[in-house]
Amino acid sequence: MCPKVSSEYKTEIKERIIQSAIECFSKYGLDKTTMEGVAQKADLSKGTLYLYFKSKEELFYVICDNNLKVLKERLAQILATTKTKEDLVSNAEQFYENFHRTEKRENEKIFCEIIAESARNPKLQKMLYAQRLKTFNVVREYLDHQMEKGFFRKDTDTKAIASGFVALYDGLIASEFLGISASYSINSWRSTVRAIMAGIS
Amino acid sequence: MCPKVSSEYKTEIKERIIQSAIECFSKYGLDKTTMEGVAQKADLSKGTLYLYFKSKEELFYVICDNNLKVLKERLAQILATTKTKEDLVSNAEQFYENFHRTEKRENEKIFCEIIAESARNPKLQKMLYAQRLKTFNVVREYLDHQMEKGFFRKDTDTKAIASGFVALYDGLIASEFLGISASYSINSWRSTVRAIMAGIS
Amino acid sequence: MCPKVSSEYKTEIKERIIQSAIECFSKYGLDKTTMEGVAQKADLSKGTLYLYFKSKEELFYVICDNNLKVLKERLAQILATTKTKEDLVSNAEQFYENFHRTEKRENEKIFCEIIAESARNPKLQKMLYAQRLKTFNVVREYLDHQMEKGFFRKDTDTKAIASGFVALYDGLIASEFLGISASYSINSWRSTVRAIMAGIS
Amino acid sequence: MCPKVSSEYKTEIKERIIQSAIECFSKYGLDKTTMEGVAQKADLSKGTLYLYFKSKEELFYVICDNNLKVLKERLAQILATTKTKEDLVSNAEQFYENFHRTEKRENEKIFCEIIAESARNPKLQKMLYAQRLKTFNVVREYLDHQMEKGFFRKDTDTKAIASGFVALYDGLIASEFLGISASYSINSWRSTVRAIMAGIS
DNA sequence: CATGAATGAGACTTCATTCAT
DNA sequence: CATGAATGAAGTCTCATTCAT
Repeated sequence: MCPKVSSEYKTEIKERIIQSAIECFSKYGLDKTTMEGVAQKADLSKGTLYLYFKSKEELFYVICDNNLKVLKERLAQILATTKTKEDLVSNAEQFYENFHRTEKRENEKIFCEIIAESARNPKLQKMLYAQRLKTFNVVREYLDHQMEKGFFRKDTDTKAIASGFVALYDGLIASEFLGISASYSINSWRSTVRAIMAGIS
Repeated sequence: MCPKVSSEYKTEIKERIIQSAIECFSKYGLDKTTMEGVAQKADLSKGTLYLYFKSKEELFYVICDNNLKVLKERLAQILATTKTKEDLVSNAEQFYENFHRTEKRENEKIFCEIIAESARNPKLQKMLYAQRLKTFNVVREYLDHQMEKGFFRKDTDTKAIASGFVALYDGLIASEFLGISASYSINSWRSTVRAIMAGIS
Repeated sequence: MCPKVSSEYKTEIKERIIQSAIECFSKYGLDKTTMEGVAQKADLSKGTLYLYFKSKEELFYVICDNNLKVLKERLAQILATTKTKEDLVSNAEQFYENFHRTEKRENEKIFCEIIAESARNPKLQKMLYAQRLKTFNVVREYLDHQMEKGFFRKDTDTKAIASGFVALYDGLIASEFLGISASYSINSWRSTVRAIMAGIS
Repeated sequence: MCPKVSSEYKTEIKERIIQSAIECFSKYGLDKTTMEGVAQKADLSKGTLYLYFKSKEELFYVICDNNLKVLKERLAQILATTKTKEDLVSNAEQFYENFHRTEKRENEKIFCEIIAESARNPKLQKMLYAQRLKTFNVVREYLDHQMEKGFFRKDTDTKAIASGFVALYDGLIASEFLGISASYSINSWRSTVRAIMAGIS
């Protein structure tokens, strides 16, 4: 039906380029990343990059997309199991460190780059907007689920709280980029989340 | 006694350059902003820029510094008056919209740029780190003050909650950059803050 | 075994750049030579120059180095054969014109540029210093050799005389740059050299 | 008859500019010297320079001219007294160090700059050419005078030897710029000059 | 398919010169 | 006369992209 082998090979090369590009973009930012640099880290030639991606911009978009999807998946995964209320609280409190730990450092750094870029790139912003709504929904559904179990008051605005959680997470990640220690952020997350949970119980 | 006129004049030009640069940096980002562009918007020649700032980098730093100081001042100002617990809660809930509204759009956009840049610029990171700690402290002192009034439980970790508030704020701002509506963010802030306040009361 | 073709090709381009640069540097001097100019004369683009040389400075250094080596080699070559004392005297007297004639005009002009530049460039000065000592030595060894043959008095300070010869040569070249005619310089060389040889015989 | 005071004042300013320019040109070369730099060292403003000299180039010419005249005068002075043949030889042998010592370092460095520049500046070359001939003549007349006293053979080509001396001097100065030690150069001068004198006696 | 040499647009920065005060 | 702020031409260097091999 289709040239499998060749296709697989191409996919592998593509993946190699993407990984290299992620590293570069996170380390140097969109503008200061050079195609030469990406090529070298991927052990390819500059020309080859253009066989797989039309331009530096496109490469960046693909990565953004990739990145966002992965984030959402991982989030859904981590939120999957909660049985008792104790589970809920401890899960929530530990979420930051859990999610953070399993996350590759590069992915978070590049996220920062992505947001900055999106502020002036409508196409990118659209993409991010869609993903952000999805992220909100994943969290919201989780909260709704817990509410149904009776862990939260019925009048809780889960939509608002969900985006609050996401924002809190992002804000703490940003803090870490500024040099705030991880333990500081973790503690902040725990206390704030505990307060929120207590407030809506 | 001192060259007032000349000095004032120079200050005015400097201010013009800074305003122009802020606009450019927010709109295009650090790298895609050109000195030519900044000069044009300031109605000056490229060369003149260099009479006032050593380089594009320095111009950026000065703006970062300016920006951070202004932010902190405005924060302190807004937190100044709280008498009753009702004040406290309504102040807190309305903080986001209040702070946000008075803030110039550019200043927030550039803040985004600043964080992204700081992730790979140690000098800038240091600056931001210092400022962030100060911001935390302003909020924390405010919380401590309210705690002493008996509005919060004595065992509240105000340090952690303070950075939680700041992170929440930043995260919501980021959301807005992605296209999330202001009303959505405001609502999210209100609900989350109300929950936190309830949780620590 | 090795990428001959590519290597040869690159060498050729490099050579083309160097030749162009020599012409430019001699004609306009280090500062007034532009990379654009060098590129055009070499029928290449500006960017290409930077594929072969890191900077204008480096290009200049490479040329200095090349130039000095070539000079020394040619000198050694020309001093190779002297059998009788008549040979010696006539060789010596004709040296200036011989060396001068075979030398490309540009190479001498650039030498002037090199010395001027070296007066304020320590790195360059070091390079020149080393080469100059080598040049002195080549001449000195030649003189020592003649002394052993008994053509000169045994108490001759060949080291001092050697550098005298070199200085005389350089000084006359300089004179020519100022517009003094070649025949004037040749005559001056002949008379002075004859006098020196007579003086140390 | 003329506005003396004002004139004197102007002359003083002019002199200050020239001195400053000499220092700058010797230290940095023609191109790398900035009018700003010259102005600062002269404790004047950039604009003032242009009240006294039409352009950077003109300033350089004036200095070249000054410099050459001074050189010739000092040479004539130093050659003024020679009575016995012993005087002659010892004067000649010590000439290099004498002339060198009384010479300001800057003046020699700038001489280097002047020659390099003249290689591509016809107007300057003309100036230098004229001066060089005058220098040759001063030395030649001196030699002729000594010849008449019977210190040299009658068939000596004093014209050629004179330019030989000058060239030797210049060449040794150039050597010093390359880092060759003064004592080395002095010794070289002595030996070579002694040889020449012996050769033509 | 892969390469990497070549291109050239475009960015930052400097500085001689002018001119209003 | 003196100043120094302003200008803008010009230079160095980088890098995304193309294309012949």
